[in-house]
Amino acid sequence: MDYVNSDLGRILKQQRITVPLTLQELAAESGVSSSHLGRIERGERFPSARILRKIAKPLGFNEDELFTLAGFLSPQTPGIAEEAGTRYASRQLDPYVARMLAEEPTEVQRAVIGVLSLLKSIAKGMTK
Amino acid sequence: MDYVNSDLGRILKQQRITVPLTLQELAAESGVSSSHLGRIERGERFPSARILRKIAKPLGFNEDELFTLAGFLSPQTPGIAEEAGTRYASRQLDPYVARMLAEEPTEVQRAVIGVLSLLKSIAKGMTK
DNA sequence: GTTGACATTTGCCAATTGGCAAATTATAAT
DNA sequence: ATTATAATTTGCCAATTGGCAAATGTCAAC
Repeated sequence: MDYVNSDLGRILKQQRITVPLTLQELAAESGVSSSHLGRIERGERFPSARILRKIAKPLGFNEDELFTLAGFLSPQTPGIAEEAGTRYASRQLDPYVARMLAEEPTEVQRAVIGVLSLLKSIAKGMTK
Repeated sequence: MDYVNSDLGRILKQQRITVPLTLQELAAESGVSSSHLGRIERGERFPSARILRKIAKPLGFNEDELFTLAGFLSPQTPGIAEEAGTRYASRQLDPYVARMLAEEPTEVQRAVIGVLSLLKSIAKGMTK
């Protein structure tokens, strides 16, 4: 759960900065205290479903999406349609990742993949 | 919330009896303690999202359905989610990008968003 | 009536969440 | 450098959740 914990917090922080909102602004828009939001982002607390529901809209998430990210909903449940589309892939594509990338021009999307490939080849070198 | 509280508990109890399961059988199938399940049914406790997820399948609920009953998900979410999905898809995810990413574990997929954020903030610095 | 098996409820408490207020850090202006 | 303001973090604790073990209730057989 630690893995998911820090992952969710990081995603939430990234999204908050992307929107962009300060902790205080998000607190005001969501009705969740800024201290709690900060702790969630740092992985010191795990948000309950009620909190997730409150922060979904100000952060621009679908509730389903956020609940799945948090591990409250099974990944299969909301994205069945999308999964059917990506059935050819050996694995499934994270809906959050897909959504964020889809907002970018194709060349940016591919540039990101270029960076990933570069990182992978560096990582490959690190295993030797 | 008291109204919803006792309502949810009653619904859960009815469904458990309908299936039919004893508290102990449901506890065994769901991994949630029978005492907690009993308290939830009697409205003495409110189930967290994690508990709801565990009991959804043995009781024959859709997770979304149960989360909406509990008030964790907005009732409109499923329908709006599809519309919202359409609205946000002002751009397309490159099939190549989708394919490459789908081959990666979720951890790596999400790390890619970090890379994207980094690139965007670098670009932001370059325009000044 | 008693007994035994099964089912449910209760007592208790550890763990976790979530908010208030104070402390600390970061940032901009001078 | 200092100062003021904004943003974030920390200390603390009330409230809530969730499980273990014991107590109680229910039902069938005798």
